[in-house]
Order: sequence, then structure tokens, then C-alpha cells
Amino acid sequence: MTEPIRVRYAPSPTGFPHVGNIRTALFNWLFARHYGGSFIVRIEDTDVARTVPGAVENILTGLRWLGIDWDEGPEVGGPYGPYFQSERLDIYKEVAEKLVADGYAYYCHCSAERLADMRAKQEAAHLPPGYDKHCRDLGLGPAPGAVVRLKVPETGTTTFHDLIRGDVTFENRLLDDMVLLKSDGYPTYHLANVIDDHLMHISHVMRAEEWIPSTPRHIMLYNALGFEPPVFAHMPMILGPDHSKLSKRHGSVSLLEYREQGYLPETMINFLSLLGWSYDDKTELMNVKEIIERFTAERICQTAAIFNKEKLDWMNGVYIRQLAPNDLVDRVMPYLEKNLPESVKRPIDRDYVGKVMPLMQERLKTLEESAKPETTWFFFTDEIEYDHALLPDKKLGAAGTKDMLEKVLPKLEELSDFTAEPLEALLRPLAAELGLKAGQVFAPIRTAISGLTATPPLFGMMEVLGKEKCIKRIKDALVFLGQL
RNA sequence: GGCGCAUUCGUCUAGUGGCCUAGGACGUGGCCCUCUCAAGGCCAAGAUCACGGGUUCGAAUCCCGUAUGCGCUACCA
Repeated sequence: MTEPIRVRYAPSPTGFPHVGNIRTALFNWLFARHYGGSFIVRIEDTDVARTVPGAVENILTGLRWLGIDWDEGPEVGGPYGPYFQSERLDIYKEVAEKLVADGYAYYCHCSAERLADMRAKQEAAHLPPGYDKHCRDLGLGPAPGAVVRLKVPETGTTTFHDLIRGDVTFENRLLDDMVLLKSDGYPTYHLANVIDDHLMHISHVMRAEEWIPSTPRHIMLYNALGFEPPVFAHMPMILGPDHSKLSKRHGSVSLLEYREQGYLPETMINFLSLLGWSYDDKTELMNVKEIIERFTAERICQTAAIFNKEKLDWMNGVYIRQLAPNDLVDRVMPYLEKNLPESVKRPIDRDYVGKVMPLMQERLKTLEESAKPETTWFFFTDEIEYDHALLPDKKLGAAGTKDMLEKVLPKLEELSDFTAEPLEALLRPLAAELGLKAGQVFAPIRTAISGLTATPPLFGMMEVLGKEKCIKRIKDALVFLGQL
């Protein structure tokens, strides 16, 4: 390879940034960064009807969130722009006309009705679907409503070499005369893609596996135009748990949804990089820098991968635990602002969050979990609501538990240094003194002050909540125990 | 239907002719640690390498069939 490495991510702005699609962007970017090449973003907005407003911004937001930067493309420009295909219409039209003039393509005047009719007949006769070449040799010129079609050779085969799959061969006669230029003046994907990849000096086309069947026609286009084809690498698809193409019904598919749910960008990079690529037989946890260093096309697999949510959760937990305490607080703040009950004063007290989070860090799978009713609300609210039946220790019963708490309460009130160590030094011997197991004392206190049965360690929790709140909540619990 | 791609534990994967009685990770089960929950440590179950033929002294690895899955078959990308 003497040519500089130039790869591109060419999304169509027809929706949200799908994780499968983003994985493709990631692989292209990793490839470019590994080999010191260029990564280009090109917006393929050639389907006017399906283009959705805001989609470009969402895609770019997703890329930025992951830290995937582009050397050329929207916002940054570059020497081969514009990078929106809708701004390059003249180029495609000119090339399409040249293709017609050179005998590689032709104008087709067939109406949508005729095409529909043709397809219906083909289907009824169990014939392979495809354009019947009605206009192929009519020598038609441009006209309103006309399209330009590629004149596909009727004999022979077309073979291309795929970096991941080896040689792939197609029989030309099975390929129909696809549309190159639509009647609205926009190019189809095929035309625009080939022209732009050439004009933008793309060296490697790395795209999803679903493009394999159209590649031979792209090769024909390159040949007709006298362009040198790039290297092709078709990447495995990402599937849902039921082995079908990953889609909404499998759950979250937009990268931005994962951000909302509290997955870290470093998790997404690591996890997505492992969907269809591996470094070796052992290494799974890698930061971006390491992945870039190790990413080669040779290690991209050929098999489709199923998106494994459980593993994602595990990995996110690992990355959350690795965060510096202060960093965790920064990242968790937006979730707390958004999800803590309204009764909690805004802005949320950052210093206080800084005390809570060390207790939560090794328990979080996502950042969003830092602000759930069943995890942390009790740290922030004045009052807590919970099922009081959870209060009593099973053996002691309501009365016994009440009795125990009444003995504990004054000792807590007497304690001047209400921090974890003194608390433990007080409560543990006290339990023994009362002839109880530590858990029998700790559990009711835990429930009384948090309303929960599963929490971070009791003493740290009490320290963070503070003496006043703990005492108050235990007193409230005593009232409830009396009522049980 | 046609064409194409693929096929190793439930899942992600390692493996490119002998290192494989197939390795790691997630998940699952058990044990340990332990005030609960996590985290962590240890152990276990889990793949006749889709199936059937070859080639070879020897195949998960090479070849050929079959099956299955997925993709494509638009004036969508």
C-alpha cells in the first residue's frame, strides 16, 4: 500500500445513531488511527423522503461523545468537500451523463406503474425479480421523470477481493440494471458512493456485510469510470438475541440511549470494539489507546455477533469502578439533577454527592443507577417512605426489635463522633452485650435509616447521613414498630 | 425462488495441520470473605469444533457436498 490510508464513515441521516452503524464508524476510525491515516465523515443524504431533521446532529453528537474525531467532514471541512452529498448533485449528474455518453448507462423512461406491473408479473411467474431492460437499447434521452440506469454486462462474472472474506464472485447476468440517478435529480447510494470514494481518495471501504451483494456493481462503475477501486472489507453484522438484525424491539439501539442510561463512552468503545474484533485469547479490557495500537483488519472476524447486554453491564461496572472519585461525581451529577425527587433542593449539593458516591461506586452498573429510588434517594430526601414490615428482625419480632432499638438509640445520641469507626466500635460490642448477632442489630438500623434492605455498608452510610437524620429515622421506626 | 456470506460452550471470542483430552471472558451454580447488597478470591457445569464425505501419518484448522442461519434481490441506504 503506497497510497495514504483514507477511510470514511458515510451515514445516511435517516434516524438515530444505531449502535451497529456506530460500530462501523468505530472500526473505520480505529483503522485510520492505527495506521496513521485519515478518517472522513461524509453525510449521504440522498434520500430526500427518508431524511430526518436533526439526524446529522445526533450522529455527530454520538461520535463526539465516544471521542471519535474526524479529519474531514461536517463542521471541519477538508480539501475534498463538500461532505454532504446533497451539495454535490452537479457532480453526480455530470458523471451520470458521461456514463450515458460512453455507453455504460442509459436513460429509462419506465413509469412507476409499469415497474410495479412488471414486478407483479415476475412474481406470478416465479421469475427472479429485476428490471426487464425495457429501455436499455432504446437510446432514450433525458426527460422529466426519467432515471439513469447502469448497463450491466449480460455475460461473464465479476470478482472482487474482500480483505475479510477473500475473493467473492458474482454472475453478471444475475445483476439487473440498477438506477444510478433518480428522477428527482439525486443519485442513488451506488453512484454517489463510488464517485465520492474516488474523489475523496478513499483507500479502504469498510462497511457492513449487507453491502456485499452490491459490490460487484460498484466494481462495474469503477471500471466504467476508469477509477481504481479501493480495497473492500465487509464487516460482520450485529444481531439481536434472536439472531435477527439488531433493531428497536431488542431494546435500546441508539448510541444516545446508552448515554442516557449511564453507560460510559469508554465502555461503549471497548465493548463495541469487541463485537467482531479481538486482540487475542485473553485481553478484553482495553482503553482506546490500547485498542488503536492493536487494531488491525486481519483480526476482524467473519461471523455476525450478537449484542450481549449482560456483558455490557459488567464492563460498564468495571469502568465505573476504575473512575477517580471526583470524576465519578462529575459524571453522576446530571443523572441526580434529572432523577432525584423534586423535593430535593436544586442544584444538588456536589460536596454531599462526593460523600455518597464512594459508598456507591462498586455497586453501580450504570450512572443512571446512582439516582434510583431503590439505591440512593434516601441519602438526599428528608423523609423516607418504605414498607415497615421490613423493619423487624425475624427472630426478635416487632416487639423485640423495638426493644433493641430503644436500647441502641440513647447510645447513638450520646456518641459525639458520629463517624464510621466509632459507630462500629459502639454497635458491634453492643450487639454482643445484648446477646444478639451483629446482623440482628445492624439490619433493623439499616432499614430504619434507608428504608432498604440492601445498601452500602451501614456505618459509612450513617456517617454520610449524619447523626440528626439517623436518630430521627430510628425514632420514626420505633413508632412504626409499636404499630406493627 | 435466485444469488451471496457465515457456521467453535447460552453469548462474545482464541485457534491458520501436531502445543486442543479446544483456552479466556460474560452469564449460571457452589464455596470463601462478609452487617445486607456489591466488589473480590476459588471451584464447577457448559462445545462429540453444524452434519456427512474426503486429503493427510495426523484436521476445529485444507477440499467437496448437505443442512441451518443471516443478508441482498427498491427511483432505501
